[in-house]
Amino acid sequence: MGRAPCCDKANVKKGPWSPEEDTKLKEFIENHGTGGNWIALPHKAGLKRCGKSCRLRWLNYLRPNIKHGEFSAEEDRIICTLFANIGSRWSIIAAQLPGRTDNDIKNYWNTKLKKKLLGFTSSKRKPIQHQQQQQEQFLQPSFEISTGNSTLPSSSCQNNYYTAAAAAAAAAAAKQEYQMKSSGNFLMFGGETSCSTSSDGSCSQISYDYNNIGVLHEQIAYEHCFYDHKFMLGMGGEVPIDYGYEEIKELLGGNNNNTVTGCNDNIYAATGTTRVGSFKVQEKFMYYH
DNA sequence: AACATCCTCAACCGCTTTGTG
DNA sequence: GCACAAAGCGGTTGAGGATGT
Repeated sequence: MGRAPCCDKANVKKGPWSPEEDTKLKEFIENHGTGGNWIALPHKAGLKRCGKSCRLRWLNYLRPNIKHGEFSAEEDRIICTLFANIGSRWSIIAAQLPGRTDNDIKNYWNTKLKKKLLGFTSSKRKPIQHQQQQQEQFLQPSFEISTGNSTLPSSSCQNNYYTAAAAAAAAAAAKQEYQMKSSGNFLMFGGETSCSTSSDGSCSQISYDYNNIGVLHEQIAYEHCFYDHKFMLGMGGEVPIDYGYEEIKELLGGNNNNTVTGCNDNIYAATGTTRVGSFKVQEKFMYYH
């Protein structure tokens, strides 16, 4: 026996809300509150709607201080940073953006931001110019290549952090996209569960699921480990590969517990991937080189 | 102008989590 | 600790509008 339905489906209205229904719901909640019971609310408010539907309509549309319209660049960056770190936990992301709903952010991510970060559009339409500029600005490294022990001014560090967040979000999006299409896995450079990077950024522990290796059509390599001001984020880069576990293990001299260790340059050489960028961690900030 | 295709976003569905007795 | 109900959440759908051919 399945779960009992939350309401009598035969006697509830579905589909778009009319202005009259909106008014009824808004006025009822403003005068009486939700009473902590969404199931009973539609009946009390004189609405032929499911309680879940009322809740959604209120939270996503009628609630005061809801922000509609374009997302700012700052909001984009916050979404990217959080997506890179926690994935599609939309409610948590929404909690960091006052006035935005989880549904809004989810829609925005799936329809626009992801494509913007991945740098492509499946559309036959020409990209809108300001969107193109935003994308270029967003993904452009905002600083010169740095080496050795040189330091960067804090404003650059802040920019670097955002660039790293964008790259991390793009990597997460690319991985999601790729996995959706192929159910293949990625070689991970210091992923969430094992980020072990040497002080100069040249060496990482890598872990990878050898049960499900995929072949990639476009080789992308991201490697990033960065700090924010509160805690270190062990965000790993992912390199889609066409090598089997045994081959990788042999090339890198790993062990048998699903984890292999090696210097990044060896990994690049072994897997034939391209080094498109890496982040060095020094003190509280990271560099891009 | 007509049709096809794509994009957006509100709303729904069903699973998971939380609260209560 | 268990069972049940309600709320919360994330994935998916589909109507309607925009754009391309």
